[in-house]
Amino acid sequence: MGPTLELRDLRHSLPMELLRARESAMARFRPLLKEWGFTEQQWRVIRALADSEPMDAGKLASRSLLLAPSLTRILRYLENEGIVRRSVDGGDQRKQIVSLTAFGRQRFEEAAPDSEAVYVQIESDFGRERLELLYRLLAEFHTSMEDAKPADR
Amino acid sequence: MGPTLELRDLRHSLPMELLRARESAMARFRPLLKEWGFTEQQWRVIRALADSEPMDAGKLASRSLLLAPSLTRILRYLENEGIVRRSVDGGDQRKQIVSLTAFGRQRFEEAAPDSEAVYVQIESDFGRERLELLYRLLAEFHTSMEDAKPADR
DNA sequence: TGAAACCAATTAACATGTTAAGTATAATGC
DNA sequence: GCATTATACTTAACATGTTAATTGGTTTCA
Repeated sequence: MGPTLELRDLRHSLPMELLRARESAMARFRPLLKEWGFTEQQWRVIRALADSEPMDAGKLASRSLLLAPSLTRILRYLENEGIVRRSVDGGDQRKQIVSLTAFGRQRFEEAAPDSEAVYVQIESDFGRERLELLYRLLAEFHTSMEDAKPADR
Repeated sequence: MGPTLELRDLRHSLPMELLRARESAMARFRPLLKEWGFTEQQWRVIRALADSEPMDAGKLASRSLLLAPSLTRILRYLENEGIVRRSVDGGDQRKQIVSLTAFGRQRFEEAAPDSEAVYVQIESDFGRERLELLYRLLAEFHTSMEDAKPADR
């Protein structure tokens, strides 16, 4: 007896396929993260800060793809560890300006080469051309979903 | 002043791009899930069970992309709700055989058409051709990562 | 102005992600 | 046979995901 109702086969569930692909990529990074003592999300925050100037928590959340409550907890931890610093925005006292400390930047710079090496390995295993195509498709997909949001009309 | 050390731009971090794409797809499903009263993960479990015969927890975990501890909690909840049933495998008493109850199947069948409609809409927004290409690339990426695991050699 | 609406971040509550340790059963090898 | 090892699932502990409510600051506009 097969299923009573035919639903799209699980192998064609896009959210799951995106998750599966992400997991197989993250498997390459997890050993390193463990070695450095950061979680994946903490590392995203550190990278976002190392990548550019100090920024408010809202911008940081969107750049590191974290929801505000998660970011709140992560920043509390990272501040305790002496990796980031928080200060109130002069112009708008609701905003928290977050920046890397010197120690935070040092930790980042220690870990970054290993991280880059993993990307290079992934590129080499999958192929640069295909990887570029995948990046492009993912970006287009994101745009496509954003442009056609029924709820926003 | 730019960053001290040049790391791959965040826009070229594959795990993050996969996450972003996944989020933009999930945004289409979340209102429905909320309406049905299921979490994303609970729905994955239900779908996996509705898709085929009862199976042991290990197989169910891998099909729904959940780690064993998460599945344990989810099954405890779904069992309490009367949606799934657990029984020990006759041949191997370590294994739990999980199946949908009649009520569970009913809940699934109520929700499935809405879910399918979202997939159809996504396909229409993004384009069938591109979607097929994306599926193929994701599958190839997964294979590529699995085949070249340094740790397994 | 000053109340109402709005906005940024936090807190709360509960579900899941993740790793390590624990428990019970099965398979293996001597 | 029986100790060893492996397997399937659970439990534990802590971090994050997710939604709703809250707090404090800002903007709008009558």
